[in-house]
Amino acid sequence: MNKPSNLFIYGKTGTGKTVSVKYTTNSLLETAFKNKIPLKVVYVNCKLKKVSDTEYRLVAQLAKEFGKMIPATGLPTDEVYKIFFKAVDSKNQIVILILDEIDQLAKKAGDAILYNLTRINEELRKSQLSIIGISNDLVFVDNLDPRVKSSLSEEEILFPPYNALQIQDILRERAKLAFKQGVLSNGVIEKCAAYAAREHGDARRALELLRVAGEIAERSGSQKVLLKHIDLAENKIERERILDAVETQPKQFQAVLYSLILLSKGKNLVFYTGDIYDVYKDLCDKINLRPLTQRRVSDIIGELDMLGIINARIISKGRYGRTREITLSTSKELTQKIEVLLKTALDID
DNA sequence: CCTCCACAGGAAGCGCAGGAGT
DNA sequence: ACTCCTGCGCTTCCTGTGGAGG
Repeated sequence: MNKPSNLFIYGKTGTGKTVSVKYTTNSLLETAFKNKIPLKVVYVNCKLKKVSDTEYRLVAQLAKEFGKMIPATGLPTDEVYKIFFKAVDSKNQIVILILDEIDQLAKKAGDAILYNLTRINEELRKSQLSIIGISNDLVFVDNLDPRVKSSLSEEEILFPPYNALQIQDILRERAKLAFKQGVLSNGVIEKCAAYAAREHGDARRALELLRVAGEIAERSGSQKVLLKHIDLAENKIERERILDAVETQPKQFQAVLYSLILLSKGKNLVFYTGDIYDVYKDLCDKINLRPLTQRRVSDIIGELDMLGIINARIISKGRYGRTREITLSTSKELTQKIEVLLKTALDID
């Protein structure tokens, strides 16, 4: 029983990394089962908030996969490590640990975790542990602690992004199963692929786009999926993403966003952090919300920017200081919908 | 060339929630 | 009941800075 190498996989989103790994490990599990080799595969997505985006939660999640329940908080971290370690080493087995979106984890919680994990392997007596790291960030591995780097990337695989032609192939495969022949009008596949290729070759996006376009065509009573349905689909996907994001934000985030919407009713379209903060403070007064400091609001603006709800970029107004230049990134209709949504959420009027 | 604005954004740390052990 | 641990949102205090106006 040779110790399997650690493996590092990187490539942009939607290039099939996760699917490939899952497929491979599944067939590995089958072979192992046939030959009575004790193999366990654990898959963890490090990006999922509230599950495993900190050291404690990751290890707790891992332990959970081995049937050990760990509370969300309360234990010292090294205690959790011990529980996990014991669970792995409790019997003869090979364990494959898949850490998806590992770059997110290291960015948020530091690479000490990865070092600890790779070291566990050396201390295991009975079992063997092999780590598969999946990263969307291509340069991520270069910024790692050299010790982690050498042990984690014993083997490396790069998934290049799909180009438009490859996405077309994928879409055609899927279209055969999902659509009756001739339903897709000319150029629909090509257009979907082109959209997705522009988004760094994300095949998942392309498939979703095609699916939603199909739904829209069906609902509008069209016999065929037309090019315009793709535009509508892209619009719809984006709109729903934003509305969903807005609705699930905490109250303070919603208040900051609402302040920006209030400002945008004037004739200006571009605002600065200070403008928003002033309006925000007034708003807090009105709706009985404890105002946060400008420092915090500044972070919130940054996070709203990350969500794509607003655009914020740092500019310098020379003598008049350095600040963020902020605009709404949504269309008029969408902004109105958001406004209505926020009014209910914040209990205004 | 220097100054100085209006913030950006890093660092430390606080208070709370929630859980374990004793 | 009490101590010890963690995560999380937040405050406080701080240093850094691009470029218009002097």
